[in-house]
Amino acid sequence: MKRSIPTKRTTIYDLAELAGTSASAVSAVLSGNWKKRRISAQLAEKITRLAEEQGYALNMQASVLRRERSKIIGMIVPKYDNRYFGSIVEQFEAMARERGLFPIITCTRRDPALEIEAARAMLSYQVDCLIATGATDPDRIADICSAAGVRAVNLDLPGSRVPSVISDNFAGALELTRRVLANCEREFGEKAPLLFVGGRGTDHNTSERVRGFRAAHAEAGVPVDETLVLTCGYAPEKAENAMKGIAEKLGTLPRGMFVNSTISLEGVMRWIRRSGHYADRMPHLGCFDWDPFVAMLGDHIEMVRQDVPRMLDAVFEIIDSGASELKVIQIPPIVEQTG
Amino acid sequence: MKRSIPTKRTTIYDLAELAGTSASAVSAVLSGNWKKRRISAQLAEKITRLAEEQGYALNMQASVLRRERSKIIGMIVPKYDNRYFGSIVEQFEAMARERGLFPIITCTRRDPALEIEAARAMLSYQVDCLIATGATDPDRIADICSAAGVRAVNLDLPGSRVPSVISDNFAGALELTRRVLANCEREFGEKAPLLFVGGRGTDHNTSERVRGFRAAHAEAGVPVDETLVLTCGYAPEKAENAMKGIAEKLGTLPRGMFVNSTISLEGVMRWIRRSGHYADRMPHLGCFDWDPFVAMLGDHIEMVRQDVPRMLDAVFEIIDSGASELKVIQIPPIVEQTG
DNA sequence: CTCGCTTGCTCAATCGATGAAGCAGAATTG
DNA sequence: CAATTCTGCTTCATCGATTGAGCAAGCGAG
Repeated sequence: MKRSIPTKRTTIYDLAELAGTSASAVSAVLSGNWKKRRISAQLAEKITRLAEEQGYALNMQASVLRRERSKIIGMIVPKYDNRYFGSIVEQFEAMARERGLFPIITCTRRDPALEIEAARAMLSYQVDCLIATGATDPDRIADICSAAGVRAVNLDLPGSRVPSVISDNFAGALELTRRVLANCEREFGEKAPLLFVGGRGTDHNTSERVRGFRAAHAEAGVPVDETLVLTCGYAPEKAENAMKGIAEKLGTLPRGMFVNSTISLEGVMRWIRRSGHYADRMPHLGCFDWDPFVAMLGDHIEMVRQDVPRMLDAVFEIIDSGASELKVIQIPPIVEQTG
Repeated sequence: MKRSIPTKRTTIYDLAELAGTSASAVSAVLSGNWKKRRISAQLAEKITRLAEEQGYALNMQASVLRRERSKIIGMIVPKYDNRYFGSIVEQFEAMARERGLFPIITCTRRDPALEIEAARAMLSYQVDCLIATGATDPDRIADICSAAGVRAVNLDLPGSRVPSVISDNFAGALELTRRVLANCEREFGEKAPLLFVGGRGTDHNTSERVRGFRAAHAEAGVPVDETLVLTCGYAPEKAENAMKGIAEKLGTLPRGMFVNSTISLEGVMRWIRRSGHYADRMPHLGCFDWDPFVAMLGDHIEMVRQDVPRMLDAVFEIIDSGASELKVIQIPPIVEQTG
């Protein structure tokens, strides 16, 4: 068995020795500001070549330690199990790299304690900036960051301490509810209140969506049935149980519903298939979220898709401009075409 | 407007001054080995309290620079847009944290150049270990790591330089193809060759799955139609175009098909809905991958789900044990129950 | 009272990169 | 020709944490 030689990594000192020069010359050349430091093109080329040959790699820990800015940008995100957060993370990484920043991401599984721990860990790694996505307690995170002198931005859920970028939940929910109500009326000839399932009653997004849900009912002259507003949490099991509970309680179910995320929809659909409650006819659904396969599930589902590119543009504009006015930027979501 | 004071972060020197002691005592206490360093419980408590009060946070860059191991573990992953990679990343993070490691993840969007760049960036950040998930050129990454004396493991796609953990693609594809063939025979009363769509012909997984696909055909006494093996890439658009191409060429399409991932399935389904080619009857599908909403798409779809928990257990067993024997561990995927 | 051991700390070097300050020698200016 | 400027480097302190080595005080044994 081959012993893994603890290959001493090449440093600028090794290169300096090989090039017969000083470490600071090497540093100047490799960090690209050799013109400013008045190193000759000849020496610069020699050092560059040697670095290449020796497979030199900068030690970021040393570099960051010395510099004032780390150029590391952190993001915490609740889950990776849906297209919304997946695209947020993927685009965040790409945009960070475009700007010469190194992105680090942590998934906190909606666990408040883990969120705090993750934020602290990122601060320990000297992030220049932290984006709290869908955090349960964004203000707590903002406080921790501000104590360390680190900028923070909220994404998806707003906070009151730092700028926030969120979807326009009210407008999205209003339009989505309108459509579902209209679909129900078209099919069944009468207007009836919808069921609302999923989300946390305490979070801003859910309450704004409920507000949109109510507004659309009011507009249509349909009274909201308060017992049909089930903000039971996002997890599929919770949505499934909520469906079970309400079905047992009422013995029957409304012909239309508003589901607060694809994750909740997973539970709702599971229940629909298992219970046989809607065996004859699919209910009209509206989902505040988007997934390509959900879109294929049938023509009884309307979706609203959050505009991730525009949301992240707004986030990076705040970061790039250094703005720290306390504002909440609302990005209109996209109403998907059905069929 | 409030000026953001560049809050000088508290260091062990600040705490030492406050406690009337030395930085090395503070370091010993806060790093937990004060018993070994013979610091009195009294002083330890005082320092701990002060650290708390001052909101002290360890500077990891300095700490890592000094230590020999960074306790940072890296992973590169192709995409975040499906449940498979999403759960890999989520569980990887959790398992890393359990072990006191700090996970950093980069998504490379199947771009070979970005893979290399990302690997180098991770080495610059002194990762102790790098996991290359679904890399297009795992051996290249392994070489870069070995030059830096860093351990590497391949996940999802195998390489020849470091240990690999992958699904048992042959067995999974064999069983999946069997089922689709059987479903077709049941419905149409005759055995006919299936269509294979998605994946890269050059990658190990795809070629193993094609081998399983062939083996199942051979078993059933059905000749494989070579013009129906379309390893066109994973992207939805590529799968959609492949479908379009083959439909135009043949004028008709087989009643059953093997789709190489949910991502490819997205394109296939799109085509099916748009073309109306299967308007009368859904084809029997087998998908080498899993997604909850695909599972609800109908009873014409069989799925094979890769066993992420077991795969990651294997990865961390390799890492924890320090094993570096050159082996490929194959984890049997799970055949999902239909309906 | 002295020797040796334990206790409880401090000192100083170190990790690798960075950049302000400085210093020779060459080139230009008055 | 002396004075100044420019060129092309080198020296050294620094970032914050870690750790081997060392030192002083206290204590018990002989």
